[in-house]
Amino acid sequence: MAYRPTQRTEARRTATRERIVGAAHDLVARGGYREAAVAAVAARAGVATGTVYRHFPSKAELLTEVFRRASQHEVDATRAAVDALGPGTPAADRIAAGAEAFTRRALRGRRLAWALLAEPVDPAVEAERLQFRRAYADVFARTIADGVEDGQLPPQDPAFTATALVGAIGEALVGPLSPTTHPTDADANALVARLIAFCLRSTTDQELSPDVHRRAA
Amino acid sequence: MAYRPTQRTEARRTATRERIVGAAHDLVARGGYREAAVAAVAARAGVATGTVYRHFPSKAELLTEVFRRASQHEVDATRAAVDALGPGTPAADRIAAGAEAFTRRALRGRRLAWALLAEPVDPAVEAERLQFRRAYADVFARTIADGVEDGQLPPQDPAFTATALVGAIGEALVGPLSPTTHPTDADANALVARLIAFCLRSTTDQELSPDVHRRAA
DNA sequence: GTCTATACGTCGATAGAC
DNA sequence: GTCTATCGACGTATAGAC
Repeated sequence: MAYRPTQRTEARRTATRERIVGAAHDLVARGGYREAAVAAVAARAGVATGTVYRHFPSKAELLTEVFRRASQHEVDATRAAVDALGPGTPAADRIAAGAEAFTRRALRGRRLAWALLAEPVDPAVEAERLQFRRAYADVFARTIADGVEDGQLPPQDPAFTATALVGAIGEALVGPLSPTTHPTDADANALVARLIAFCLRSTTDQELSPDVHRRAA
Repeated sequence: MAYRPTQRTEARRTATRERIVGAAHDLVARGGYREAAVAAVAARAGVATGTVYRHFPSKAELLTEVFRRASQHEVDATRAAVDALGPGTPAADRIAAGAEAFTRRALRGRRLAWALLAEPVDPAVEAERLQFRRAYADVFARTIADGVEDGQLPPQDPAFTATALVGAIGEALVGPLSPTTHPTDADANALVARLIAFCLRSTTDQELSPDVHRRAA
């Protein structure tokens, strides 16, 4: 009789896969991609090294999945922070809330945030970074667009501003998240304050005089 | 008689090395890292593949050197654009000039700029990216610090603002530089205008009300 | 899942410099 | 005569096609 996967074997297989992803996630969160050697992942998941390759074609694919899940979680959390504020909340407050949530979460889970944001890693994961930057930008872009729509924010291209903000926030976090740095709580608060101020300046302030446009033409 | 390298053989060796680096640079500028296969580099440099490995321990090391040189060139060009303005020039104009020079150069050599800024690549090169982001930030930080010093710009942490600006500019360029995009001249001008406006808003506008700091505390 | 094409890195041989 | 830079084919891994 031919072998056919049953629900039971499927479930076992899925469970093993999840344990592997979970183990890899934990190791990345603990010590970055460097700690996520396939042998270490397998050991933590309670499987043999070869088993990892029965579920993922390569280490890069495994790391990509870990990255994708963790990043999506952060995007969702950022969006939730923005949406948590009631319907009448000013756009500026929403933007500040998103920036603050993102930053505080990153500083709380520094090692994981560093892995997601800046740690040099396989090009396959790098490609995912480009995608998720856009996802973050979409969160801000929607809020900015709403604010422009109802006149709370000055006229601007919401997608552009949002993209620039995401770049600014990310780059500002690279230093503080770097494994060689050890920011205090005061440092963290100062960073959040600066980031919020930066975001609001670049989003809410009035357009500059037309000579900016002349200069660029 | 024992063999000892002479000036002549040294010069030949250096020349070969330079040809290899130059060939790799050209290929990266033409089609990104993907085009820079070792065999292709060797062919363009007029040497055998094995020769490349007599000068570089690995492809990653070769690409790292290419990246480092090209990036340093851009940093220098950006700094030159900032410094080209006379001693009395307002800090805001300097910042705008730096942002514009960087952006226009990137848009002119899109493929190379994409490789330097965003193309997924070996982690060794990625690590260099982190370094050069700081170098770009230093260019802006100095100008901002001068502006704050003499009261042209509102009080702020120059290093922070500069870092955020570099992130913002870089991220805003990712989309337009992407090989799948084909911006027109009008697009390029609009992008430059938006970037300059963004940089000036976030650098020159007055500090926000103290409740921003309350919010972050 | 297999198979092929591509690409990195190595190695023994060779030519030429000292 | 000794040493080294160079060559270019080959081993091996991987990725993409079917």
